[in-house]
Amino acid sequence: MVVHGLSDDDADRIFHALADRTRRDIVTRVLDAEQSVSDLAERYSMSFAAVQKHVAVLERAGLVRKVRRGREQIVHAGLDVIHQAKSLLESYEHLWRHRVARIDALLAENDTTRGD
Amino acid sequence: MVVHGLSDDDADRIFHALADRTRRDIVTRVLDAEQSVSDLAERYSMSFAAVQKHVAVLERAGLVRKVRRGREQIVHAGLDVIHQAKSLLESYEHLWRHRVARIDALLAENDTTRGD
DNA sequence: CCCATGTACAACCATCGAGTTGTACGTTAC
DNA sequence: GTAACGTACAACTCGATGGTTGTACATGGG
Repeated sequence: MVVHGLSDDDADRIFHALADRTRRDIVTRVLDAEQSVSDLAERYSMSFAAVQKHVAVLERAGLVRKVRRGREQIVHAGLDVIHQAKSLLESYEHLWRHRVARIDALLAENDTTRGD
Repeated sequence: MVVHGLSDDDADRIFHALADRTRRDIVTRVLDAEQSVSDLAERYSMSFAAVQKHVAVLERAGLVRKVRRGREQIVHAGLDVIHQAKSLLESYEHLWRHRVARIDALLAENDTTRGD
């Protein structure tokens, strides 16, 4: 039944990771082009270690992956997880639609039963 | 250009609100059927005040709205905001597609310029 | 009117999260 | 080999968060 395939823990990690503008910005940057951690760090007015931590949070959520290339660590986007998160929100919208449908059915039934 | 229409602050609040399983559960419940705050509070093994706080976090994010009915406060879903959040993630996927398209174009150009 | 109900809010506590600095380690270039 | 680069990680500070309890207030029913 769960189309998005996310556990509560998964969703916790994903939404928590997305709940920070720096991390969202990192996601957009690596979606646009893979970059090393230091490439990313240069862009923000905070320490390298801070950016490193942000990447780690994103990585734990599966939103990015790191791959060694020489002495650099290349960060690229975890598109599948982004898609899963989107699917979760989509399932919320579907929940709503089903509810509306149920109410419609109820009203229709009332109409027929009242039917005088 | 920003189709989802969310500021950084909006997105911070929305994703932070969604980053808690109790709050996500509340969202699904009120999507299924509007409920009073005490209706909701009965469902969880935590104090009324705690649930009240969770609802407040969701409300600040626009994910739910509260409407007085008698002495009860009825919680119902903020469908529009859920949709906006979904759109933001969708825009991430689009970013990816554009990048892929750009790379494809680059490769194609290389093919023609090399052209033997 | 009075009491139970439903809510609001403040104060408090423990934990977590974001940031810092400092140190250590592997890799590349010279 | 050694110096510079890129990264990893620990220790620390401090504010935010999730939970609690207690009190106050408005509303509806008998």
